[in-house]
Amino acid sequence: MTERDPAVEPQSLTKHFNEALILSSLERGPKHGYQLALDIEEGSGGRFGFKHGTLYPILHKLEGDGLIAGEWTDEGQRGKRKRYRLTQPGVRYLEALRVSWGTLLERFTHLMEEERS
Amino acid sequence: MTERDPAVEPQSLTKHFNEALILSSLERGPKHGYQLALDIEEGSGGRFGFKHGTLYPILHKLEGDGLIAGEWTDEGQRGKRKRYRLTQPGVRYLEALRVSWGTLLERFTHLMEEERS
DNA sequence: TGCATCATATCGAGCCTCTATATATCGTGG
DNA sequence: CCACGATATATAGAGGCTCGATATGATGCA
Repeated sequence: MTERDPAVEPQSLTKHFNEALILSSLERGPKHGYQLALDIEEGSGGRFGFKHGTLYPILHKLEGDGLIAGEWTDEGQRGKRKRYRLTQPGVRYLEALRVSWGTLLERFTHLMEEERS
Repeated sequence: MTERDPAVEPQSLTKHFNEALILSSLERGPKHGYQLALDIEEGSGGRFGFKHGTLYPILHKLEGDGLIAGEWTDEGQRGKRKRYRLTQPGVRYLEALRVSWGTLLERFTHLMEEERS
């Protein structure tokens, strides 16, 4: 249960970007990993896709940190799936993430469009 | 002169973020590396800071790709500085970067705030 | 003379994503 | 009936990029 910092900083953009997408998707309803990847890929019009080698390690970490909870559903002969849902700490973390992203992007876009003085 | 892709993608956020800050600052006027770091740090209210071990390698790459041009100014006994300015390809690259950031952030914020269906 | 600041540079460590590979089931087409 | 693609999860190794540490050297101030 590593202490996880929701502060979005320049050097952690990709990581927090991926977390935000995953947690936001789970906020819309619990789903398993493969489904999650499809959801984000479709929802973004094919722009944001998760490679499996990227997604599963992230899910394991989020689970290890208690932000999401995975439950194996043994669906008989249709194999096993791990259904993830957002936990209460996860909900709070996601809210903090949104705020942090907001302030960072505000400063970024401002700096990027600044006029020549 | 590696072919540089201005397409901002989830896995290259930090890199393109840093490039955007640097090129935007140079668009406001030529300056040398140390000055650049101070400019961005001040302009962002201390939020976006460049470590020297990060900044100089990036500048070297941007210069190698022809997006910025460095010129050593030997200021007598006050030491040597390398003054960077934006080149024409750099101006075009920065414009493409802005567009790419815009579309990515649009989709990202949309996905992140999507309501439960 | 010593210290902080200015100024540039590079190397190794560490983190994170990607590619490739492995395993297993299911449905479909040849 | 078998091969293949899609569904589904998992991990190890490679590579890229930032960070911390370290080095060099000049200037100005106490």
